[in-house]
Formats: sequence, structure tokens, C-alpha cells
Amino acid sequence: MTSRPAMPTRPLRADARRNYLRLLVEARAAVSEHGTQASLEDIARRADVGIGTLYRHFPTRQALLEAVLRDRFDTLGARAEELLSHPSPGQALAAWLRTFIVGATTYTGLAASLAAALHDEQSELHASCHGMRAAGQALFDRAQRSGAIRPDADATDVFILANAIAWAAEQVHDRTGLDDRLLSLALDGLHPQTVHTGARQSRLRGPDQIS
Amino acid sequence: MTSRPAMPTRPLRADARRNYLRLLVEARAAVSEHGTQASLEDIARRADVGIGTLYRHFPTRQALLEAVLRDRFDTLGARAEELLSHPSPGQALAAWLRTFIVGATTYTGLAASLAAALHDEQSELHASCHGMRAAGQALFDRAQRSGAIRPDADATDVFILANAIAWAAEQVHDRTGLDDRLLSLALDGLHPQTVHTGARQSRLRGPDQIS
DNA sequence: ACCTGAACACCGTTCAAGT
DNA sequence: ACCTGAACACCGTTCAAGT
Repeated sequence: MTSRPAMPTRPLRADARRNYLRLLVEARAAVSEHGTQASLEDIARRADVGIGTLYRHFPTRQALLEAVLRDRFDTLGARAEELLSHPSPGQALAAWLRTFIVGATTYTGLAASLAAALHDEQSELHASCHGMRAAGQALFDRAQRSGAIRPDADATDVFILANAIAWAAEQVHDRTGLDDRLLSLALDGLHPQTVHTGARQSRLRGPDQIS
Repeated sequence: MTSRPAMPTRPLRADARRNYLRLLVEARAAVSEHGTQASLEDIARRADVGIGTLYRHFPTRQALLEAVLRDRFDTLGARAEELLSHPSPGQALAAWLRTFIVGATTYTGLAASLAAALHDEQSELHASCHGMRAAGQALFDRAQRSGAIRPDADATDVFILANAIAWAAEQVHDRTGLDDRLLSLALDGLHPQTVHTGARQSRLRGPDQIS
């Protein structure tokens, strides 16, 4: 997982390159201040650049977000690879999920943008977070093989649930430690216990026939 | 939990009353078609009413949503009260949470609107779903007293997690049964097991000291 | 090749005029 | 008392003109 530089693929004219970097700097500031729905016009204005220039470099909001988040995804992917050598596969996965959730909570709307990207395969964000997801999946698989995670659990489900937890934590402002508590619930649900599968079936199927 | 009629508190002039009901009908249609972000202008147009009339009756989008969702909240509250007499407290809670999640998935954006309402105490939605939440809390408390839910779990956390699961299921279109699987994870996490608390502590605390 | 910003489109919200 | 819809504000997006 080599960290890609936050630069476009092709060489640029000097002024274009300068504008690109300015836009990226201001986009980071605006997104961290106003979330992923930050005003594009505002970003262009703060970068001392016409709005058309912003669109030239970043045709969609997703493209701009991708550039802003690229480092973060790479870091998370690298972290997952590091954790592959951690002695406890279960602890390693839990630690990574926690890091993921904390990261997804830093920007307002990030969890929603991630969910949208996961769903839209054409999105730049989708491609960009693929490496991170693959690394997380490897971590999950190892934990599952080691017996720390129950065999019927699915990595993508867990990824989605972690993102949902980040979303929930973002919405409710005053409940400190909410993400930790919710992640605990999710992790405990992932722990293999014969009683779980049994309980789950009876709890879900049984009561539907009541009313 | 008596079902309140979908009508304003004070008597209205005949034309006002007719407009109110028309708006409500079209709001239901628009919300079920386009989600909670449905265009207000479109709703007014379809109700053959000026946009100002919509604002007169429903000063905010939340107020309109509240009127649309009132029945649903009341039904969910009543269902929770029914389930209080179900022989298995744990199964009863699981069934109710499942019903809640299915309901929260029917409209695009409903989970997000609920989360926003939960956070904003001034919102009309906040007041409106209070009865439902109270009934759910009673169901939760009974399950916890019976030992089906571990003692350190919090009802509001579970409510928030269920809503987050509904949100996640709404985002990802093609994963059928996602909400069921995620709810299973959450429910299994709620099951009391000494190994859980221990595992949770070590999983969350341990790996943070790695890097 | 790239930049600029006026112009267009769209939507939410308010309020003066009308019945 | 209530309704109407023009007017205002705001923002995203495009594109003809300019360098």
C-alpha cells in the first residue's frame, strides 16, 4: 500500500498545478469545517479561483472528496496491513474497526459519502477506498480463521455496520462514547457462541407470528 | 396510546381544512415516492394549492413530516404495549426492533430524519415520536429485568443502533436481508455473557497500544 | 491549455396584495 | 382568516469569451 501523492495523473501547466493544490488545501479546510456538503463556490472563492476551474479539476463533488480523503484511505489500509502481524487476530480487527470509526466521525457527512460511494461503483471514492477495504477484509479473514469471529459473519456486513455506527455517532452530539458502546455491541455479536445462533433464530423468527 | 387524527388542533375554515387534507395526501404520496427530501413546491402544486398555503399549515419540513408519520409512530407505540404481554421478554423486544427497522426503511431518508429529530428537542418529530420511544423503553426494561438483555446495555443506545441499521440498509440497495443480519449481530451483542464484557474490554483497550 | 465569471436552472422561503 | 404567487436568496453547473 504505497501512499499516492495528492496530485493528478498527468503533468500540468504551472498555473494549473498551483490552482489544483490551492483548491485541495481549501477543500480540506472547508470539508473539515462544514462537512462533505461544504459549498463548492465557497471553496473556489477561498482558493482565489473561478468556480469553473474547480469543475475543471474536479468534475464532481465525489472527485474532490476523493482527493481530500485519499491519504486517509491509504493510511487506514496500511494500518490494516500492519495489524496483520499482531499476535491476536481478534484484537487486531477490533482495533482497526475502532480506528475506522473514529476516522469516519471526523468529517460531518463522511459516513454518508462512504455509504453512497460503496453503492455507486462508478464513483471515484469507490475505487479509492478499495485498497483500504481489501486490507480490512484480510484482517477480518484472519480473525475468522483464528476462531475469534464466528464463521457465518460477513466482512462487508461488518464494514457497513461500522460505517453505520460512525453515522449514528455523528448525528447525536451529546452522547459521549456512543461509538465505543455501539462498537462493543457489534463486536460482542461477532464473537462465536453457539447460544448466539440459536438465540438469534428464535428471537427473530418466533415473535413474527404473534400479532 | 390512542391514535390521534391527522388534523390540526383548532377548528378551521372549510377551505383551509380541505387544503390541509389535500396537502397531507400529496405529502404522503411525495414522501413515499421521493423520500423525506421530497420537493415542497411539488407537493403544493400536486395539491392545487399555493406554496404559501403549505407554509401556513406546515411551517417547517419537520412539521409536515410529523403529520405524515404520526400514524406510524402511534402504531409502533401500540405494538410495543401489546408485546409487553408476550411471554418471552427477549423475543418481544427483538420482534419490536425488527418492526421498527422495517418501518424506518420504507421511506428514503426516514432514518436520517429520525436521527435529526432525536437530536433536536425543538423539532415536532421529536415530540411526536416520544410516545413510541417510551413504549419501546418499557419493552426494553422488561427484557433487561428478565435477564434477556445484559445489565449494562442502554435502551437509547439500542434505539440509536437500530436506527443506524435502518439507515445502512437504506443506503445499500442490493444486499437483501442486510437489516436482518445486522440486527442479529446487535441482538447477539446484547445477550448477557460474561465472556462478552471481558472480551470487549481487552479487544478495545489492548490493541490501541500497539502502533 | 487553462481560466473566468456571467448566465441558467432549481429550490426553499417570505410577504404584500387579494378574497 | 386564509390564499396566492411574485420576489428574493442561495447554490450548483455550464459555457462562451478571454488569456
